[in-house]
Amino acid sequence: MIRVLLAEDQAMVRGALSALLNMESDIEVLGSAADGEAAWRELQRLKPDLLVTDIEMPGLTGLELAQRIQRQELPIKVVIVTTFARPGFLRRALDAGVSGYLLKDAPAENLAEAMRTVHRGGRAIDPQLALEAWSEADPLNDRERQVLRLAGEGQSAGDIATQLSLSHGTVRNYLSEAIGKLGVTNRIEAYRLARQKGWL
Amino acid sequence: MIRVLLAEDQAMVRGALSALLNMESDIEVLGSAADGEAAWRELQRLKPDLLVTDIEMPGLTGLELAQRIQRQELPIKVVIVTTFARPGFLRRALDAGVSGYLLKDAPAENLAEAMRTVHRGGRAIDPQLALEAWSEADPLNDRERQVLRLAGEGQSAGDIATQLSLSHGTVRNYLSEAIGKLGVTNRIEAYRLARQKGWL
DNA sequence: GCATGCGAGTGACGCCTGTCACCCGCGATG
DNA sequence: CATCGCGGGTGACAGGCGTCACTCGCATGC
Repeated sequence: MIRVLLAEDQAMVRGALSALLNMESDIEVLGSAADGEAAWRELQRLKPDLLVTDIEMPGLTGLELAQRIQRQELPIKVVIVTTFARPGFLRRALDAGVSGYLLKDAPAENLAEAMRTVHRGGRAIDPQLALEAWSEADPLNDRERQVLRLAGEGQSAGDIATQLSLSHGTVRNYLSEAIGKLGVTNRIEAYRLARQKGWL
Repeated sequence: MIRVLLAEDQAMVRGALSALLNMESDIEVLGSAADGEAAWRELQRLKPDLLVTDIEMPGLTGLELAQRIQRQELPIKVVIVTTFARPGFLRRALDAGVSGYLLKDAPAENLAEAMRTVHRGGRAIDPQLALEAWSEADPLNDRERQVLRLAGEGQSAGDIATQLSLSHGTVRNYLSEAIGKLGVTNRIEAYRLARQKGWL
């Protein structure tokens, strides 16, 4: 019997996944949580074998949850189920020691199957995503990432500068570098591309 | 017996919802589709009582599906189930004659209940969203919307001008108006705000 | 001890943006 | 008929953006 905790912020999807998993005779859904903090509490209370979690959740993300589990060396395997086919996310997930990474685009039957594989000690990584993950490295450094994130919210170089206690010109230099590295022509495209790749 | 067709692009969510609905004794899921065109074909083949559909799908969106059903006067009620709490979407949905509009944030039990209400001839609209929908009207006209969409992809005024066969300056005028109407300070914020409100 | 590299900053250049006042043609409305 | 209103355009201005060359200080590494 595989004992599972489910973390997913959209209630309807959470309920539906729960119904789906409860149809499997060898899987038992112990409970579910709507955000990262709740999941962390339930994790300690219910001590499941497996955590099935989304990435984007209020409070703590699924990736952060996985990191915590890894640091505290809890005997709980993690399977990520997410919308985002972003190579950067998968890489961070693997660094956080997760055993499974599926896309919500994959057929529903895959989920139970992946959970069994993981429970047996294996790994279940979406195949075409696994390829991409190691093909392209994130070219941005911390500053560039930071600046690009703020620029993507519509802030001007000046705004960003005050916020990061940098100079106006330096911010523009960072943005220029980021734009160059990504091979695009302006901050908007740079933001979109970086976001899509999961480099945020 | 309520005979249903399910349209949702994410396979895992589609499968899970299907499992959820099949647990209800008075609901029968006739089939499901992964994109708008497939849904339209299945609709004509299976002639369900009810279409449960997402909005954002490849090809035809859920809103466009609802419009088609309305125009062809098919005897099929529509329930929208979506992530997007955007007032503009709800308004367009109601214009397209849908009977239900739920958020994926709502509890899973609501779905079956809403479907029963709609099947009985009633309406099931997410309550707090219904309020917002009539509170704020979309201030943008067609040109402004068009220009803003392209600007959001990182295109410059010049690029947009050639694409729409307008002049460089006119594009900037439209953008300026849009920025003013939305009460923000640049195209990036304007794009984000308009998108978030569902005005696209 | 010197070179190398890196984070941060400066200043200047040209193009792009956002704003505004104003113009033109045309269809609707009185 | 006159006159609005409206879609589209022009030209100008200030300020923002993207680029580049160069500087400075400070930590590393031989």
